[in-house]
Amino acid sequence: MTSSQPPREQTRAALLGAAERILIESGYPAATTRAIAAEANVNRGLVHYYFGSVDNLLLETLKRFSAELFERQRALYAEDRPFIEKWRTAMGHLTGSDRGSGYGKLWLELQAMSWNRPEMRAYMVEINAEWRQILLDAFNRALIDYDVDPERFPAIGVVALIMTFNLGVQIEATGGVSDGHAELLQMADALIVDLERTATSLEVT
Amino acid sequence: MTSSQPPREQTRAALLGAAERILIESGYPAATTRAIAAEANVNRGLVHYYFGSVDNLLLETLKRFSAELFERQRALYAEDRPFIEKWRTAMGHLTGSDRGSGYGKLWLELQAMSWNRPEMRAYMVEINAEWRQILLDAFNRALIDYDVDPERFPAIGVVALIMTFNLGVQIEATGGVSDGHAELLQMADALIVDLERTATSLEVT
DNA sequence: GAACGACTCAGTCAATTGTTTAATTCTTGG
DNA sequence: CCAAGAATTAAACAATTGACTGAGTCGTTC
Repeated sequence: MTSSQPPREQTRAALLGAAERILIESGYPAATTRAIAAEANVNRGLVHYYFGSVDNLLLETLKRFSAELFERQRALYAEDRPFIEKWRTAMGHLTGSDRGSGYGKLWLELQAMSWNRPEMRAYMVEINAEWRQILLDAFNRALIDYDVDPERFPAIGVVALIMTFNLGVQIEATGGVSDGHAELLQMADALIVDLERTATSLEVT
Repeated sequence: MTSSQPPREQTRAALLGAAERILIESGYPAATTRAIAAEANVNRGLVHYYFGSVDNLLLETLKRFSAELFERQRALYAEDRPFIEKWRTAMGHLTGSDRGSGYGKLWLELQAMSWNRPEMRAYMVEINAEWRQILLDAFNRALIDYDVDPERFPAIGVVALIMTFNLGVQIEATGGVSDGHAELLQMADALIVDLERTATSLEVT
């Protein structure tokens, strides 16, 4: 509600924010022009005035949110800190309640929505590719540092494992299931710690 | 189209089958009374006659499909075959095109649908628990046979890893992404083969 | 063959949807 | 101060939705 910015940006942002909240609370079929406008305390017509259509508003929502996620991811792995710390931060985001929770739900609703919308689906593929590239760079270095056999554990396979199990954890959590999640994350953490120890001792030798 | 069974079961089955097809091809918001009835070549009113409501028809679709999946899973792990073979069969189902493909998509649509429907959501939690229990039994034995340290890799954590990465692979595949999936499955396969070899040699010793 | 119950059908209902339109208010530069 | 353009509003549009109704059909059973 910063009255400093022009009304244009203010209303646009209000609509995008409202769309996010509705996706989180009620799922994408509930994201109608009327529901979004009401949630944003804004007139119905403005949805079309600013975005042309509901579909476009939702695509814009996806773009805004993914850009945000993406930037954070990039920044995280660009930092000059031990890999284990970056890993822990990333995993913290997975279970944590960033942005007042609903984070994962929003992402999954956008994902599910894109399954049946060609334009959104194509955009999702792009996002996935960029995301995977960031992880690939990070893990390529980490796997070398940790002296992991690239034949047995190629970076691309490891990254696929990370990405898929993260997605699965989010889905299960959204569905109200979290059995074994803590143990899983603990396993991964211990594994990395071990790799680090082994690599360090080798270095000393 | 077996005309031998009574019309009741025939029409019911036709509606359930039509619902599945629509979920796979167009997503759950497209599963309307009219669309389903048309796909089943059946009158609109019959949806309510047999199922009471669309929501109930979809819940019934979930029950039928999950029971099917569930039974196959149970049968697979109950067989008396080497673990690696069971694993390969299970992973084959993941990427394979059982039931003329669309298998994974149907499951994901049902999953996404349940996120915002309390009744369906509760049922999903039950299914997940049963499913997890089957895997838990199978992996408990396998991990012992393979002499895996239960402190480092508790069965519950391993099962959570399997379930979540499987879900993630399905989602990515449904979204049109399969980068690293082959490598990931190859990694897992090789790992199990290694465990098997180590355990066997130990046994000989 | 009549009566019964299971089943099927077309038609209708209010409610909700996305979008468009025209009128109105607000803002702002000259 | 006041016109021009941007922003907002209310009203209306056709289309689609889930659900219900009552009449009709069919096979089975007395």
